[in-house]
Amino acid sequence: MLDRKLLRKDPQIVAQGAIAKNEKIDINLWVEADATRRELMLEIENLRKVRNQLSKAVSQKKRNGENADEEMALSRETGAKLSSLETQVSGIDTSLADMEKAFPNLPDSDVPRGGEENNVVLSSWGDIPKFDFEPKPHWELMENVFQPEAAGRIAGSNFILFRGWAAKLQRTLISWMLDYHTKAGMEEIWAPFVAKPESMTATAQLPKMEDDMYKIGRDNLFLIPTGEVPITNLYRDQLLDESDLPVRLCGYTPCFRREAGSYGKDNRGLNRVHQFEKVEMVRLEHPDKSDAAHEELLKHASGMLELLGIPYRVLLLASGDLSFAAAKCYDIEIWSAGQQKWLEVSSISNFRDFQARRGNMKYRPTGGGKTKLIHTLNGSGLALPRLIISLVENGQQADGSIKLPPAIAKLMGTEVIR
RNA sequence: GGAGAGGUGGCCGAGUUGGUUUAAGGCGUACGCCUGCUAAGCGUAUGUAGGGGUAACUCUACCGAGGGUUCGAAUCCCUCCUUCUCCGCCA
Repeated sequence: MLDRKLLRKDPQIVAQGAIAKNEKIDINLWVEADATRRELMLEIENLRKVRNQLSKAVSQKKRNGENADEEMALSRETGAKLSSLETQVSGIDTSLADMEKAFPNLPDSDVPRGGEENNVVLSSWGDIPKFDFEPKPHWELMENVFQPEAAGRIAGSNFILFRGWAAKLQRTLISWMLDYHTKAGMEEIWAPFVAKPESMTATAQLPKMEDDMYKIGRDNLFLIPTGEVPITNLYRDQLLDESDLPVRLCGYTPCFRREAGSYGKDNRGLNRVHQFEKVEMVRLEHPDKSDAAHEELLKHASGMLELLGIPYRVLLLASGDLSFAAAKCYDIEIWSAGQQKWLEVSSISNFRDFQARRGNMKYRPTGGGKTKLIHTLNGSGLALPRLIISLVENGQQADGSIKLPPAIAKLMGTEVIR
């Protein structure tokens, strides 16, 4: 959520930010409701004051054995007026809260405006591999170990079933990536793969993304669409000391996405599926240091690709391509030799205090003083299916075998998969 | 799933025959004092959010969440969430 003070002071900035993100909001509705609410609250607080005084008087008279009927009658009258006003206010409160939850975070000023076409390629690394034969897509190279028909029989279309070396490769990569993060000082987290609505609201998957998530209605739970949800919510409603910052976490989770309406668009093979595995990095940071942390996460994530020898490029997303909660986001894309295109394998975002305000995540400054909202950031490190696509397609050889990068070959026990 | 016991300010913890507790006390923290060394002691301050005032200040709400009873609710009633103990079931 955004700061109410900002909404009152500069509603137009909020409205422009929403437009830049292609979100439709009616800021004027909010401004009016907020003004009405404050008027009513003034009245309510005065009435409460009167009632408090009357109650005190009743209390004293009764203790002295005096009659307090008059005060009690007055208080009853005050209470009646109060309850009608309070009903009005609680209605306004609900609609204010609903509106605020639907206001997107504002893009940073250095984020290019416009849609996807205005994303900026900031850098790239590695050489795009060349072949003296026609490179195949992964679904051909993995015919025996990636079986979508089997997954379809079990769970429906667009799920993954790996067997043999593909299953092992995925497990190995998860473990290798987690080790890479923990060696850099992150704490590994194993968290629930379901979350309740409050958690989904804190990280801002709700209300906007509800239709894209799997819901377990009977228990009022959602399957997590990303590890960001449980790992960030580890600190929901928590007060940290300034000296606890930064908090650096990582963890493996599956990610469940309904991908409603996305059929037919780049979804062949492993490109887009309903359940994929991901290692996620989460960071809670001091507000003054979140920009530096954002750069650091980007460098850290792309470092993995350099160890694996996978060519990648870094995009700075334009405002219209930013997620609801992000203020700024870098995407890392890796090269898919079999499909001759870039695949998004990591999204690294700074949410500033947007999630912290929703989830009540604060710190107490060293030396005392008012508690302040922390900044949250996260980034994939990395998403498995597309990483596997790239390893397999970029490492393919003329005979259909796949050469593994040394770091992974050691763990897999072979340099070449045949 | 069944039975029982809890959920109070950063932490611990009083307060349940409803009314000077509109939250005692302790710890922690901050500042100061004292003391010949980062020990002990003393003093003062210290929850969150919102409103009003130039300001000293003041008002209101919040005792897991939401409803209810009442002139008045941390305290009584209901629903839900959550933690613990025992039983049942189960990998």
